[in-house]
Amino acid sequence: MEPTIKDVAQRAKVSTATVSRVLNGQHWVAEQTKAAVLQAVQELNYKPNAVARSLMNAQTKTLAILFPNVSDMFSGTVLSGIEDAAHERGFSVIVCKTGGGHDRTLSYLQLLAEKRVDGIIFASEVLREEYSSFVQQVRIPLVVLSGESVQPEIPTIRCNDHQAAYAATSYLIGQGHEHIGMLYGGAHETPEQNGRLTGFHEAHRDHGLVVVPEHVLCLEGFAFKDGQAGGARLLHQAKGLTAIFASSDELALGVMSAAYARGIQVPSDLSVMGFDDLPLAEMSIPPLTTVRQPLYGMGRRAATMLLDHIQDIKKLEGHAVFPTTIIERKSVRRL
Amino acid sequence: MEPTIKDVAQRAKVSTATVSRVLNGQHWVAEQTKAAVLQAVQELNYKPNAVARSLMNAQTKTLAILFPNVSDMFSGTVLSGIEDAAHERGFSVIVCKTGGGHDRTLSYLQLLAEKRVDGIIFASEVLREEYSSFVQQVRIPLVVLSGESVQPEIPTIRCNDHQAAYAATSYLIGQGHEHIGMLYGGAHETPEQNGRLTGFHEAHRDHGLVVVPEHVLCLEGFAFKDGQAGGARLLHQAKGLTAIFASSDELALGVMSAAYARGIQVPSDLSVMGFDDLPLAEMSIPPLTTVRQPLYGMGRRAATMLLDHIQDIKKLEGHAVFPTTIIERKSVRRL
DNA sequence: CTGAAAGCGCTTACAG
DNA sequence: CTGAAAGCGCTTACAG
Repeated sequence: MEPTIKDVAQRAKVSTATVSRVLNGQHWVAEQTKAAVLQAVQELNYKPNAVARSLMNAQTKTLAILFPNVSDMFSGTVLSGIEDAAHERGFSVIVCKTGGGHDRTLSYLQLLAEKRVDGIIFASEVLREEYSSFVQQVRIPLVVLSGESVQPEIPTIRCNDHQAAYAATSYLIGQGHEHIGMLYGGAHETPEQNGRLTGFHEAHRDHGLVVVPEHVLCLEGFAFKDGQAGGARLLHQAKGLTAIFASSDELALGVMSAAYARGIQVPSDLSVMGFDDLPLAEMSIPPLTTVRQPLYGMGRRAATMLLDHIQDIKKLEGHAVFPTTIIERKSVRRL
Repeated sequence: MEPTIKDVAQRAKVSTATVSRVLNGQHWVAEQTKAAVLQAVQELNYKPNAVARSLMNAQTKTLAILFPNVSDMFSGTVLSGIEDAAHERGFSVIVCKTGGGHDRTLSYLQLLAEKRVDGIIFASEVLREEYSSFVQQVRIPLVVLSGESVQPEIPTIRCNDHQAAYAATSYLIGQGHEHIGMLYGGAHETPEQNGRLTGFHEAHRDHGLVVVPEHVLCLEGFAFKDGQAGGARLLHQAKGLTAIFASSDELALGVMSAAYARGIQVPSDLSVMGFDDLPLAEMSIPPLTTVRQPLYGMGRRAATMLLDHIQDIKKLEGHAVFPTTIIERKSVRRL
């Protein structure tokens, strides 16, 4: 069996209370006793049992993150930021893949509640009322990352989608494009809620351009396949397009793939612009011009907000909105 | 405060032992009492405290996975498999990003030991003697995934790299290529240990071809940047190459990017073949011909091996080697 | 500075 | 079928 604090105490000829004190290093302990304890710890190769400790101080030092999917680079980059921030403060992170499924999401929430995680980050799905009330009821701090929270009192980390799409569209228009197609994912929202779509429209309006309804397509998701299918449809039904703005990088790559399949050259025949700036944006040929969301930083921030709250440094509230930048690469041509 | 088992017992007018029994459902409990308990659970909205439970049965129902990096698709796909398998059996998974760093790896191992995780999956790094002896000493079941374990007694999940590279190279040769370059990542191993390299060589030998030393390049890592730099060097120093075999998909995309930058067309001027078959392999232009490793399945298997051991279904031992397949897409041209 | 004791929220023999 | 009691491995007032 693993040695316990009792074994250490015995060997060091002190009480378990003292061992605990030197290990947690708050109270004063005489140098001598301290040394004796440390030596016993060494000799026995004692590792404190964090679960017993958690039971006492009602803190598990673990955060959980819920993703619809975990194998795309979006999740990966966000997770990377979360993980770094958590690790710096001695926390672990549990990742949960909900598949966007209702039941699975709920079953995770139940599990996390039982495991008494100290905080939850809900990423990239709609935070249904049912979820948030569950979490509220078990009193676990919650932050929504880059998804729509229906309730304004729940802290949120995001970019200003509307503004970002406005800037991207204006950029395209500035490059001389007047016939721009749009592909957006988000079957869960109404068009008015979709900032990337409204930004697209407003930019047109402000530049005295009209959006042809057939030029914009609402897709199921944000994945490559969606972009491929959507791109093909758009290329077919909307002749005369000189550019397509896709609301994710994967979608944009899908469009490029669809164009490639029909012998349409990017950017000479068609300009393509993405959204996110995932690592794959610079791997594509031609490298993708896109809107950068600081995903790593957003992940860090989500974790930090939770951690600051847990460690009583700062109240959990407010909405962090991150700035977005246009990354010019090679997929957009100046007309 | 959250209701405890005591509150439930009181309200249902039974002992905590009984509550525990109905919640864990082993012993017989009279239907009546059972109903009363369940109702109390409902009314109080009681959620069992998993940490207290863990303390009793010395099981945390959590697995940990160590990756050097978490934002690439390799990790993402593997993680996806692990997560699914774990979730099906009621386990959670903690992910740790070591950055390949020695100290950070050790600090994670220490943390995981204290948290008493039930199993560890070590992915894609060299399992140093120091790590494995640490883990052995704290008696946490360990599986190495797709990395080199120095010690044969530690269970391992992998593909047969040598055989896969042999097949890939033979495929290229079969397509009429005789001047093939090779890019491999793995500064940590000797060339003889690198199966992908030895397979490349053996295929040449068996086909009566010689490998020109300048045609093969050892890179620091497996990332896009490495491939870009390596590809550029190779294209520069090795004239007359008709194909390049890269030991990862990212590396292959890097090569394609380097080729593109010099106006070399893939596959008409140069064929490129990758390794892994990550999602991005089919997103590239042209879509990448590559060697498929069943990463998702390998992740599942790693978790399942651990879980079977933990739940006493099967002893933890042996090495699972997964089959590899060549996925023909558009980046290789028949000469 | 240090120890005895209670308690965190469960589970599990042991009786009955 | 059910309860009283001990115990899992820690931490933390409370005394001294």
